[in-house]
Amino acid sequence: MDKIEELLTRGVDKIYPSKEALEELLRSGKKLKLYQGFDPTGDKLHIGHMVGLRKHRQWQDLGHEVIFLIGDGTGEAGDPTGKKKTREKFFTSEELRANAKDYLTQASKVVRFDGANPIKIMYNGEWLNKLTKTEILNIAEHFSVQQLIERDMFQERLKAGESINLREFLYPLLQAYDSVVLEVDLELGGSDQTFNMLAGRMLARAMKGKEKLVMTTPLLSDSKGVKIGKSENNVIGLTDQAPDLFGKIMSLSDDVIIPMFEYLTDVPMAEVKSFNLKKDAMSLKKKVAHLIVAQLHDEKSAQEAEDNFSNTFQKGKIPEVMAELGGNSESLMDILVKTKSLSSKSEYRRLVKEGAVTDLESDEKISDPDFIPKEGQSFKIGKKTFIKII
RNA sequence: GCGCCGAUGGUAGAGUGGUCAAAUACGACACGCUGUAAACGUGUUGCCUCCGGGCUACGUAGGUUCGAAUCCUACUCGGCGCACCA
Repeated sequence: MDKIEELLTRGVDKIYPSKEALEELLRSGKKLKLYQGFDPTGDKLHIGHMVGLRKHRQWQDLGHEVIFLIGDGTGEAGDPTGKKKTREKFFTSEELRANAKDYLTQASKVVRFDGANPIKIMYNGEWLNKLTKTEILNIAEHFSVQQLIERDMFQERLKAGESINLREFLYPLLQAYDSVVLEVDLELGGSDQTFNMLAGRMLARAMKGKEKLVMTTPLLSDSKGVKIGKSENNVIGLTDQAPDLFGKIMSLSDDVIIPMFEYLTDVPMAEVKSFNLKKDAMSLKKKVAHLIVAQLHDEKSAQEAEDNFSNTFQKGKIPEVMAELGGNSESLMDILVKTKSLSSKSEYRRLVKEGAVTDLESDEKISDPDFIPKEGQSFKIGKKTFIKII
């Protein structure tokens, strides 16, 4: 499989209008200009974003002109994609700008903003915030209500009597206009963005006579269709600490092991196909976790994280590194609540009652809620949290 | 503008004067079994507690009542319908 074939197939969901069309373009040696937009709505970039960012990186490494577009303009409109209800909170341009900075730091774990052929950073607020009434109307002219309302999500809302706010309804127009301004040859995005991206394809042709292709990347989700990496309490952030990252990946469903190999590592596809998931699920998952951590940190951290994982969770040893909390002969309950390790005393009482708090030295469960720990003692709370009193 | 309807815990969604910190489901957490997977079982899931109980919560502000998530008034937000086409 050569680089172009890999670019076109690995970690790719669909290509519009067709894979062949794009392949022909690439084989001709033409350097393309492409972009992917990210609305900085505050959520951290997570492992799901990594699929697209890696694709970004591939394009970059092949010498194409790649733009990382910060959607501070589109973000204000509020992307309705995947939303069952009208968004209640819309972001202000100030909030969006502030979030954008974090995005770049996080994205830089995967893509290069410096060196040879660096990725360009642009902000669509630059042009979207300056649109005049006439320009907006000229854009709107190219869309019909029927086209926009056709989307499943809107149909569902209509059926359910949920509102469709005009503000979010217009979102695709703004995103589409990015393609017009940037005059890109291709847009890259998650498969959930297909509609918005195709709106851009249509608009670029209508307003500029430009043929913009679209490449979508698959969403990382398990067999139940639950998206991986951003469930509320367990966001797998790109900037998470190595041991944490490793652990979170290990707790993912087996269903995503193979997809992770395909989308998030460079292990040759032939090898990925030879994996026996049933037999080696555990070791494969460790391997993929290791490879991902190594990308986001480095090989050494990945090895340490893996060792730490094996020792702690497989051999039952006490982990070498754990959160250190200061206590001045206060009760364990007070220390944990004070340091925000737990959200309330009630929660701690519950955990004690459930036998979830263990003294690591004696390996005995704490049963007295008012227990006062000594300096140097360490404890396990629940399955995953380890703390040491200093 | 007029009319009708709605607003409940992380989510969905019951509850229409006391037995309501609020059914149920999902989610989350813990324990057990395990591979920090899945499936399954059990329990927990507002805050504080001297474990007796106390406090705060059902859009916001008032009111009625011994007692309100439940009734009344005003307000805010939202949905639907009518008004145009006739």
